[in-house]
Amino acid sequence: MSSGIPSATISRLVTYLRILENLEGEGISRTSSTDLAERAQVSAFQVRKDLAYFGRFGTRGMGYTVPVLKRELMRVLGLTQAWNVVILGIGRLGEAIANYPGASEYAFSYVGLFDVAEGVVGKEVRGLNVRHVSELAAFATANHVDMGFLAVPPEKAQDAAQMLVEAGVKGILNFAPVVLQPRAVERHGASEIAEEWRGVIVENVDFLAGMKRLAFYILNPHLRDLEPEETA
Amino acid sequence: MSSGIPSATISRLVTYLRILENLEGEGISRTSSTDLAERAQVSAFQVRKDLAYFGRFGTRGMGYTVPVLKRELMRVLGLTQAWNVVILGIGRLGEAIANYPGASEYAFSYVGLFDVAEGVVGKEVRGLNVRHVSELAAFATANHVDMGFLAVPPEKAQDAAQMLVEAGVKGILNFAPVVLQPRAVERHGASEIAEEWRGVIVENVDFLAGMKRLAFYILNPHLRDLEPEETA
DNA sequence: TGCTGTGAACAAGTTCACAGCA
DNA sequence: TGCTGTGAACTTGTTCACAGCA
Repeated sequence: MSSGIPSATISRLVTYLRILENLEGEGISRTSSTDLAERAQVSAFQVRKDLAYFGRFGTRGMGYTVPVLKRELMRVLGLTQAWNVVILGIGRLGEAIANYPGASEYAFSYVGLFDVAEGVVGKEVRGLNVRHVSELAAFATANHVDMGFLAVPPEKAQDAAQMLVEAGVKGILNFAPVVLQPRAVERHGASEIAEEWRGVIVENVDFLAGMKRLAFYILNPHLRDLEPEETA
Repeated sequence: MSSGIPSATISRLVTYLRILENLEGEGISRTSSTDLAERAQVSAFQVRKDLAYFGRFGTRGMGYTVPVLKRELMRVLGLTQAWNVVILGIGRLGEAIANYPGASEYAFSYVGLFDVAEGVVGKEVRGLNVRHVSELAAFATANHVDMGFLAVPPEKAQDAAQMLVEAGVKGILNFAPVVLQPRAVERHGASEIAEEWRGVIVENVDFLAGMKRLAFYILNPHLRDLEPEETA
């Protein structure tokens, strides 16, 4: 609902931005909706419509200038400012996330890593000492934290999310295969959204779900949206 | 397009299935569209509509029987059969995926792990010896492989995907922050879809994109779909 | 002339109201 | 009576045709 920018558009903008970075890396300075469309595997109409929600970034007859469009998309997506991130759950997955190259591009930076396990707390990961989650609240008071990544086991995800929210994060990237409830655990069942959850954004990254969708579409390929036949 | 089952419905079915497993684990044997809706954070209309695409699984006036609906959803999603999976790229992320609990639920099983790096090939991960990718084609001839997980660095993703497709996989779960092109690399630019790519399903799991979407929605919370106010 | 930007047509997906059955 | 199942209304998102400017 609301002011009407499709969430699919946001996902596509992220893709366009990545393509622009690659083009820039290859030293290509101009592109077009047709070119972007092919690289992003969408239609050129879609590219132009997506961009039009946010402004006029091209030149009629000429196309787009790579660095200009890149800068504009970074601005639109909020990637020109600093983002402080904590990770909860430094198991194999949390560690892989912390070390994944590209995450620290733009101004994302990991400022704190938290876990509960004996062998993990105190360990050094990507130049940070893993702290015990009991320190999270104090840490968040002392340091500005914008978002939290949740990489704990599924059964602990709701509690851990609650801690993040109480620590004041504005967004959660949830890797656990769980639908987070915007309310404290004890209050589960009450249909009220807990006050501390108001305005908190949750984005899910769920590979087990992806794996199951993949199984479904392998068995039912005709139900998969075909790729656009023409890129004009 | 096509026969008209929204892809969002498939994602939600995966969620419903997970909820049913949890309910079963708690010993709860009956549920309703309202209950499922609350746990899945969607509307009850949506739950009923999603299920109705595939059959009639409930009892009017009574709701759904947990084990029955669970079994039906597993059948619908294709999770009652065996799926042989290979992973390409056994870095930190690939290893985390291989070891993630829950992946081997249902009949998903990792049958082969592949990499190119010296220190990685030969290593034992989850009871499997990591092989060199040069063995992939022969491996796929000798063993039935249904899907491949792609956890290689972005710049190698397209080539690696091509190998998977040539090895005959029917689906790719792509963890690399790259839009895979359904064509061989040398042929990039030709708008023809390469023959070997016909019918191959690609599903993306892209946490860097999720992180950027999160940044956007933190700055523009009003553009985020609000949660359904009522669950009736 | 060429490619962007955009209002209008269309298609897809969601919400709803209620019919139908235990 | 209660909760599912579903056609119809509606809303959202995509496609299109073309106007508009370098």
